[in-house]
Amino acid sequence: MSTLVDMSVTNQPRRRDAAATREAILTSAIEAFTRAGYDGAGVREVAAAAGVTAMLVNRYFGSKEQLFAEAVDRSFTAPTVVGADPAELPAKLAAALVARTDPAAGQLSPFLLMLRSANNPRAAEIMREAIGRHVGSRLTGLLTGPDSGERAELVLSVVAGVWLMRSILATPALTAADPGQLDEQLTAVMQVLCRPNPA
Amino acid sequence: MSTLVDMSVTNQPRRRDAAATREAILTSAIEAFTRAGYDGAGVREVAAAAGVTAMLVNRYFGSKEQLFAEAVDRSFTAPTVVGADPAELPAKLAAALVARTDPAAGQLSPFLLMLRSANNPRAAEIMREAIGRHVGSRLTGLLTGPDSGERAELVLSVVAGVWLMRSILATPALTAADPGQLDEQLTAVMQVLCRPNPA
DNA sequence: CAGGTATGTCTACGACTGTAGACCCGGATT
DNA sequence: AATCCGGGTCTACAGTCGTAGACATACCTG
Repeated sequence: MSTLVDMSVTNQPRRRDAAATREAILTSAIEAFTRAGYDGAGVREVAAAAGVTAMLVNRYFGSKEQLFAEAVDRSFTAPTVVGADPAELPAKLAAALVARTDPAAGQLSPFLLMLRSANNPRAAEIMREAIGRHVGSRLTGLLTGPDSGERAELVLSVVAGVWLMRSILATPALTAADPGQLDEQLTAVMQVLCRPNPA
Repeated sequence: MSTLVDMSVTNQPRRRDAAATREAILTSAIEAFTRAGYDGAGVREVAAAAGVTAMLVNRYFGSKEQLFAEAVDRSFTAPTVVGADPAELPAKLAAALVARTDPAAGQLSPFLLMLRSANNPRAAEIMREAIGRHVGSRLTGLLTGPDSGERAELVLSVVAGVWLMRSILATPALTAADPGQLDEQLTAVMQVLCRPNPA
């Protein structure tokens, strides 16, 4: 392997470009934080994957905490499941959830980032704010009826829980389960949470 | 504060008793791992809270990893919600979940331990085995009909997800939500997952 | 009272962490 | 071609981590 840089296919040390370098660091940070969590990912590790030194990270982002905040914000901005038709929302949510929590799937999701960083109180605070800023409001708008905010966050709870059990813990029954069965169950759950009146 | 020991009301250094000391360490470990997760809790911290030195922890448990394994096992053994009557299971699950995830509640739960340690792959492995050994089989037995294992783990998913969003992230809508409303929604969700046939 | 053993402590090591300050150098401008 | 500044690196520090090995002490047994 190359001794200095290994950020891309070419071993060229990349032309000096502040914006591009910053972007490379941020991308690398999202990957590292998603894989190892806030505490588990080191600044040196993030920097190396971006082809720079650790100090440059702090020069661009101030501190690890601020880097994390930007990484979370970017990760949560990614368009998850925003099906337009409210009637098809439960089915779309369930289908996407089953597909993306497959243990063999490519791992890169704001929910994984959340779950892997939940142990750190400061990281939890940052993520709560990011949820309120992006996902929460967006999902709440798709739900009709009273208590839409509460039900939106319950939907997020179910999504996060399934991601934990199926993708991170890799629990046996959920790992071996038939995707069609899972989809059916989860669609029913989502329908309950998306309907206007609980009665 | 005392400089040497602070494990109890008395400052007496506790009579030498291997079993009692081991128990004190294990109790302290459960508390620390539940509060800070596997990576966040240090061996010295666990030892200090038990009134011993760090090395004694390794002498009794071999390593931090083995200590964690015993702590997880003990925490998951605690009788959670095992209502006898299957018909009342959804309601009891929902009620207990709402009560115990209250942000002001006393924090000590296997689910908190799980969520706060999920970032570490080795810890995840240990917890998966513990789930299969205790909770999984117990809950599966309470469910009737086909795919009871799969549905049992989906119930665990929902519980874990709500615990994350409400207790750890302290999301605004779930924090401010009326407990009665929450109970109603979650009971409906649990009923879906506990019924024999999904259709 | 003497001794031995289980119980607990002390010191230390090597590795890793986030980050502060000094330093270097490529590349467009004048 | 000389200059200058933004983009990057190097060295280092103070701290924490898990744990290995040698050492001290309290308690039960004779």
